[in-house]
Amino acid sequence: MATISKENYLKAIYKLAKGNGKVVSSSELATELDVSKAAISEMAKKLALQGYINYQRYKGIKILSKGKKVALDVIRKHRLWELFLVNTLGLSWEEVHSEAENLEHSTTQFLIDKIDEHLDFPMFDPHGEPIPNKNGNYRSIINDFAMKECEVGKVYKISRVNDRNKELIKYLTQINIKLNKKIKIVDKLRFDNSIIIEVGKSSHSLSEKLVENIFLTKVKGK
Amino acid sequence: MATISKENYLKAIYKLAKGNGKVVSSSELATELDVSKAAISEMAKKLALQGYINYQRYKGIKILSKGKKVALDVIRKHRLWELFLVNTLGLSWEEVHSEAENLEHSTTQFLIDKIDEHLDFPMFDPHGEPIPNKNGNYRSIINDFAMKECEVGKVYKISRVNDRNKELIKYLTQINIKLNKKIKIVDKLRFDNSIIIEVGKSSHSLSEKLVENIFLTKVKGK
DNA sequence: TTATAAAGTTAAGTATGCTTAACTTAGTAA
DNA sequence: TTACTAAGTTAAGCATACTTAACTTTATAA
Repeated sequence: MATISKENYLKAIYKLAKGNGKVVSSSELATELDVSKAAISEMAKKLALQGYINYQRYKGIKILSKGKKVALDVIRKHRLWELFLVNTLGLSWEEVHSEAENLEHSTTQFLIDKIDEHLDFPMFDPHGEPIPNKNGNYRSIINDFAMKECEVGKVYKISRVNDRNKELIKYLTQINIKLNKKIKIVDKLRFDNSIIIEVGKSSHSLSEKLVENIFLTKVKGK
Repeated sequence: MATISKENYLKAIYKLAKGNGKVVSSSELATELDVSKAAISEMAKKLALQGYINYQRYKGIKILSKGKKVALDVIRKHRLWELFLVNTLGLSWEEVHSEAENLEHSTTQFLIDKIDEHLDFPMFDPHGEPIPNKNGNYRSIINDFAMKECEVGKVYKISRVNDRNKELIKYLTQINIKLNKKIKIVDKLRFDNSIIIEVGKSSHSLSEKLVENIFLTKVKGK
């Protein structure tokens, strides 16, 4: 079995490869995991030896099906825990990421399947991320795009939010933005890449950093 | 913060000392944790250095208040998880020990307090073990005794069962024994230390090994 | 009192997973 | 084509937590 560290490496590699077979560099992985590049080289050798990834010195990392399986398993656990903590224990959506980050490595297949069943096999976690099923297949196709691609004057739905930034999510809650909430794009400012939106009757300016963490879907006929 | 390993050492020391200041030997601790005696000597030095225990070479281990605090915290997490898994997810009482054994080390103070609240501050876990509160105080006095102390002809209530033996608990369920169930002692056999009991209309023979894992309370007027 | 067995410790070695420092390779700008 | 910089690797070292083997201490029975 993969250790906690290996699970985190594979999760990060999978994330950086964006689900497809993209090659991941040592540098970006080091940044993602907040470890030295030396640690990456070392771990890459081990993961390759154990058949989780393809790795050639100076050529980057490609995840293999064995590694993908582990990554999706951990992602599944993470997202089911997040939803469970929100739905069953009433935690708020900004509180659950860090808790799930711990629990995902301490949960058996048996237990996570029980949680999945308890939640009635949900499709999305509290931040709009799709939840893989038992076999590592996503239960839905995400058809959203980065907020910076939006057009002024149009109305969109918030489909997904990056769960890693607690402060960001807290702020969104404060200005009354939830998942699936409709927002209108009032303006896009070129000089700082901020976006002015309208939510209900109030308008807000979202900084570039904020915008980078938000994803939208189109609303029919708008 | 204490590592997972240290948490397990302190939990085991606390358990073997039976909650009081009893000195724990390296051998019994090694047996309990299933590691070599050498590992105990090494770890004892570190735990002593960090103020969790009192340790003098060849003289055994005494837990200190700092260590007791960690032990009770882990025990609290373990027992609350057990009850939560039974009550909320519907796992059976023999399934929860091993799950809780993992989760207890991956749970923040914040989360366990939420679980405690969700369960309405319970007094006992599914095996009859008392649950420490936030401050490490037990919420009830356990007034039970080992089953081998029982008297023939009397009626008792099952108050507590060792959660570590899955097979044992499964068997008890099979013969319709639950927590708080009344049983009558029919006979105690000297040659193998087994005990014959009556549950409802059927009678069963419990082996010595089984008996060692069961605790009873007196039933008024019987 | 002493021999001896049981209990406990130390030392050396292993595996994991990290660090910094020194070095190598790859890619790019002049 | 070279010189330089960024990216990546290796080597040495550290902390944790374990092992086995050799040794020491303690307790006890003759």
